[in-house]
Amino acid sequence: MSEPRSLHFIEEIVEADKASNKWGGRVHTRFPPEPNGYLHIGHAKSIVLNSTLARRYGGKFNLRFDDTNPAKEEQEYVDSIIDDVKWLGGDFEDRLFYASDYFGRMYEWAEALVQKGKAYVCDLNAEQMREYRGTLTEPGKNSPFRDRSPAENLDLFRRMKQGEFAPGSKTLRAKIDMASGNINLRDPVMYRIVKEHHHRQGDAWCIYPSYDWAHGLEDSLEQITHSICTLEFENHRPLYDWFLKELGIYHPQQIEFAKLQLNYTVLSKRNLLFLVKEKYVSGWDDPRMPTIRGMRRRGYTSEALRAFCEDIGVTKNDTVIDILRLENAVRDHLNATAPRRMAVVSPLKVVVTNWPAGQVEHVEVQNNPEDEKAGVRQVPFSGELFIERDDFMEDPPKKFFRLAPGREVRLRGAYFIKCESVVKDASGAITELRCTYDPATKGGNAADGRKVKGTIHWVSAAHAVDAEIRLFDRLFSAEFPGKAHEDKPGVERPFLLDLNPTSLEVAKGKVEPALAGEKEGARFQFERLGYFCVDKDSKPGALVFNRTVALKDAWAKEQAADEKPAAAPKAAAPAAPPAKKAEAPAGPAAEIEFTDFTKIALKAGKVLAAEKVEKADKLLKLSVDLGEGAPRTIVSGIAEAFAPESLVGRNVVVVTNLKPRALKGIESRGMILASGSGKGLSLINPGDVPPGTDVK
RNA sequence: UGGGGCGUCGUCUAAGGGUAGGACAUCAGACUUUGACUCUGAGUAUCGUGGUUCGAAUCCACGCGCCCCAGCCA
Repeated sequence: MSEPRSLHFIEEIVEADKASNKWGGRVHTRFPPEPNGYLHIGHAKSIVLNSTLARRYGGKFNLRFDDTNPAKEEQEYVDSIIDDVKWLGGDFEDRLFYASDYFGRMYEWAEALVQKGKAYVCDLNAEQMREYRGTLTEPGKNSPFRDRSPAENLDLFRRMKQGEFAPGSKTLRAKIDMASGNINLRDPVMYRIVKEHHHRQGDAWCIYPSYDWAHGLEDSLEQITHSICTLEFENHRPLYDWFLKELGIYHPQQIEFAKLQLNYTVLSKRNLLFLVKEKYVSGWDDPRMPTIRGMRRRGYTSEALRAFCEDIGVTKNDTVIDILRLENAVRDHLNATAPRRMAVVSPLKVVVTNWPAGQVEHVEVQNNPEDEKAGVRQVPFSGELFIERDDFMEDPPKKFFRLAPGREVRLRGAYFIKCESVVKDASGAITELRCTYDPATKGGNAADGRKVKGTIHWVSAAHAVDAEIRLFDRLFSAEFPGKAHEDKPGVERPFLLDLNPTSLEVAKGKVEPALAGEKEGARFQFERLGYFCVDKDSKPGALVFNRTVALKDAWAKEQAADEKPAAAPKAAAPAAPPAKKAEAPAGPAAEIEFTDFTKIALKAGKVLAAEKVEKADKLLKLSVDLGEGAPRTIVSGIAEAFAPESLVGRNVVVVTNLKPRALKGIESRGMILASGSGKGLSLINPGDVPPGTDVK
């Protein structure tokens, strides 16, 4: 649609090299992961960069495991990485390599440097070495072992390899310059003694090469032309070059680019590992994780990921990409390719009172308006339907286009219906809508040409299939997780404080029957809701769908905008929502945004019963009388502060106009107001007033 | 008081002496049997100060700001 994208700086280097025939016209790149964790979206950028460079310039791309540290590496990671790289379209053909396969040659080269007087065995321990290294502003001192003869060094180095010395007692170091301004050049370690089992080499080695020593050799052996790495290795390039030059061997060019950073997530292996180990997520493939595995399970396509990686560009600028760009990339691809279906996440029953009893009709609906070839399907229609709760309002604002008492809407592909009456239960909750349909609107067009403002989705009650629908949201509610809590005393992992308490909501929905037999990985657009895929937990008769990403929602945006000015006059906030939370981090409290406070309805309530919630040590399930006829069930994260018995009979303040929310499978209809946090929590007391009293 | 790198709309990213362009986001509108998609329009940017030049985001000088480096991790 626009002009061809201009070249990024690495492509310019490659083109210049091709033009000058620097590498004999070859382009050969590689992706060199350490198998110590799962791949994440940041790795995707590197994989896409390296592999497309090779493809675009007629070159080759290698996958190489940089497995030089047996203490951290595992076969499980190797397997997952291979699978993810392939899935992303990184085509390494038969070029799957392991640094550990080069250990023999690396060792020989090390001996050569020893003999040349460019490397020596050092007996300093880690702490001493640190002292000798100096600081950023002061030069280091030469090791007392720096001047050992080549013969002595060779002997000691061989004995290191034999396993004669204890781990940590000796290292082989390059003899460069202890006074260099670049600390990496202050006699860096080439080999350390490690007595651990290696996932491929077993116990064959007890000395292992360091990254700086090994990496250039690996690239050299594989005849890599452009060795692309991230910015933090820029300081290491002089060392990369030094080793290859001293050895006089094939010498690739190292080029550094800025790694991907994304807001509203964490991308460090350390933090991701922690989330998995401590069960904040269900595993590496939790759909909320920024891992390739997680995103795959969530329903992201590899095309979308590649498009995203291409779209964000390649530079040396240290930047943070807005996660909206990622979400945009999937929507883009799925909009073009995903078949449409109808599904109701939060069902509200509609009885069509003038529909002939027992009659079932099939209406024809397009599978994908973006793709004629996707064809059409027949969807059953009957006198009892489910529509989305959000698509009905008893007392709607002017701009609400959907169903309301006396209003008419179109049921997508079927008929116009008009809401005649609303049925409620004893507590005042809406249980059913009674509507009439207009037989002259079959297919969605009125014979008399009248228009309706809204079209909503629906399923036929008798034909709908139950499904668990997992609604994922961002894992973190702060743009830079942990940033606001960095200096708080006693906070070990600040990013945990920004975990989004509603990153997973599980809905019991109703989906159209065409979805019944779908298998893991199948992707759809649920009309007006978003893109969904069948989860691996899905079984015949027990469908499970993951929401990949919601559709853009102008109505939701408008509502949010309407609420803002009230509390935040200076809404000059940056692009992303600030998501400022109220001060109570426990449980549902964190769900309310500061800006919403002018709209919440507070009522006094009396606790009738309280009990602990299984498998949730912070949650209590309360039954609260709010003067509504029937008590409400409210789940509250106050178990650490209050024993259940102590709450019975107590007066509390309840936020009553929240969307019901499932917590550990219990639907919570409201929120108890508390202040403080953790065990220092105290409940707000409305005073001695009858349940149902408004609280100001 | 060390070494290395980077500064262009809100966010990414082009332009490498000659009209500061694009994408995402935002706002306004059109279209709509998805408040989606699509389309139209709008606003907002060259870190600062000097200098060279007819002309500087681009070249020079001096500042300023941010990132990385003191693992026997990668």
